[in-house]
Amino acid sequence: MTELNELLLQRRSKLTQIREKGINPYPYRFEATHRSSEITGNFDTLSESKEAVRIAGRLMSIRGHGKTSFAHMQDAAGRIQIYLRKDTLGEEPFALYKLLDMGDLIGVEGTVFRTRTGEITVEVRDFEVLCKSLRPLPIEKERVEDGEKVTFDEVSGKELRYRQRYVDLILHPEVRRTFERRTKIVSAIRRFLDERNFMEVETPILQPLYGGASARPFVTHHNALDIDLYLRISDELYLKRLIVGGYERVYEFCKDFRNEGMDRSHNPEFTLLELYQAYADYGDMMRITEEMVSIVAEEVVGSQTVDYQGTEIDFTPPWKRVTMLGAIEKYAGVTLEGVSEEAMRKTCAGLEIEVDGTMGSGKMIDEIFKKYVEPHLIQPTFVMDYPVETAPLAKRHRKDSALTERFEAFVNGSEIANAFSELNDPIDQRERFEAQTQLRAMGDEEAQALDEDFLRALEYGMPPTGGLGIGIDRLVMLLTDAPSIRDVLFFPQMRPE
RNA sequence: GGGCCCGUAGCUCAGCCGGUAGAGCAGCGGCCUUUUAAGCCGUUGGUCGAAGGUUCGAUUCCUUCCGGGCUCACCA
Repeated sequence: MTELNELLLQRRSKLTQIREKGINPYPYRFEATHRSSEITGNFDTLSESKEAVRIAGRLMSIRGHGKTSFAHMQDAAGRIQIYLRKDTLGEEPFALYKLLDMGDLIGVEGTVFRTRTGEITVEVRDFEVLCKSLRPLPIEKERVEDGEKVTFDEVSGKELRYRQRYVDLILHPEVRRTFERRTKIVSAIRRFLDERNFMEVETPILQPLYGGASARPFVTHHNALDIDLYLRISDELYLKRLIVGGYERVYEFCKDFRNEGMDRSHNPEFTLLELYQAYADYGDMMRITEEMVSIVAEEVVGSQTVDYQGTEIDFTPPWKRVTMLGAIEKYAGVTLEGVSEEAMRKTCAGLEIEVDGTMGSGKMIDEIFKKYVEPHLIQPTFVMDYPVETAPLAKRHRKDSALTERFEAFVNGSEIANAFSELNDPIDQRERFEAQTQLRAMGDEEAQALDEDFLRALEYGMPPTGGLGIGIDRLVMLLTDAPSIRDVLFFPQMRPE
């Protein structure tokens, strides 16, 4: 497996030859004067002044012509062609150049000109090896046909692209742009919240109890304390403790870990933005959600309307608001308000939804919703007022105590946000936890654990609070037109090779 | 976990109804001082994902396993 094939041996042999010339193939630094885009952008001045430019980058193509050669270098800003001549370079440097391969990192110095075919090019008068590459880069070629860029032999295998993201990034500028956009989205959100006096905080990733969501956790062990700890599935209970402590607006970009299946929209570790605002309710959270997402889209994409996999999605506020039961009535054609659990079982049977004995009415409503409503929620939609048993941390609805003031925002049939008027009645909270404990005793591994310290905090008094979670990965998918969560994570989880 | 599809050279792929493998690019050698999928001539390179089975003979057929993709289920 570690045996070197011919190509790797050839590169190592070239490495030796470079060393034999007394040249260090892994030197320490290089001072560039320009990035590739700055050369193409300032062509007129640079070509007139004949001023020397220095650029560093990776060799991405080489076309030798005997005593001359053309090549392309790639840096973070783009690509630029370089031109080398034996007569201007000299015998020895030209011989060194012959030992270079695609993928090598070099630094060049030269002057800027335009070739016969019109391409802006650096005529190299001196160059240095900055790093010899010992592994052949997959070769992709492209040509412009009728103004369209046609790529040949494109590395299309997802596996190589996910496992060796570095290769994917070297080869595909559009992949680099996706991740640059991800960073811009996060920055824009941070700016949005900071401007509104939210404070960014950090809370524990290793938690003695996992809470704030319904999911199975990853378990780890702390040796010194000799206790099991959980990688957080949410930071909700910690951020609320901070609200109790007197901070009125906090947020965290929270890396969460859930020990569940993986698919196009699920990775075991993912990023959730959670924010909490004192003296606010879920209505305020709806407004902040639609405002934030539309502003971010405008800043990052340049429009509040984006194309996602062929579907036009319009984030312009206000978003549609429907109640959960209202949406079910509309799309499933059944009325569930005030319906007994028994009657609901019959309804489910009629709707071809499998029901087992452990499912309460909340769970059944959820199932009907998933099957009949979610697929219709393409344009941004707030679904409000979930049954109390599905939201143990949300405050009861001010008009109907069987419901909670909870909403989820759906876009393109998938959830991107979840928010409540937070439950701050410590007695009700304890009862809800106890109901969860019963579910757990019945075998529901995802039921939430009773957190005494959190209850203690609530007993000191938490102001009325609105809380919001936004799935950052899914938002990035929407704003980068990415079909899979793996396309917006640098290093998605894979089975070990 | 179920279904469908895929795994052949560094990369992209071909290989029919079984007879132990081909192309382009890359590499290597040669020619070439404005090319751009550079070109021309020559050439190296493969445990055909792994293990079993059927067969005189398996890249090809069958089984299992490994890895991947899509999809359904599960899952906030």
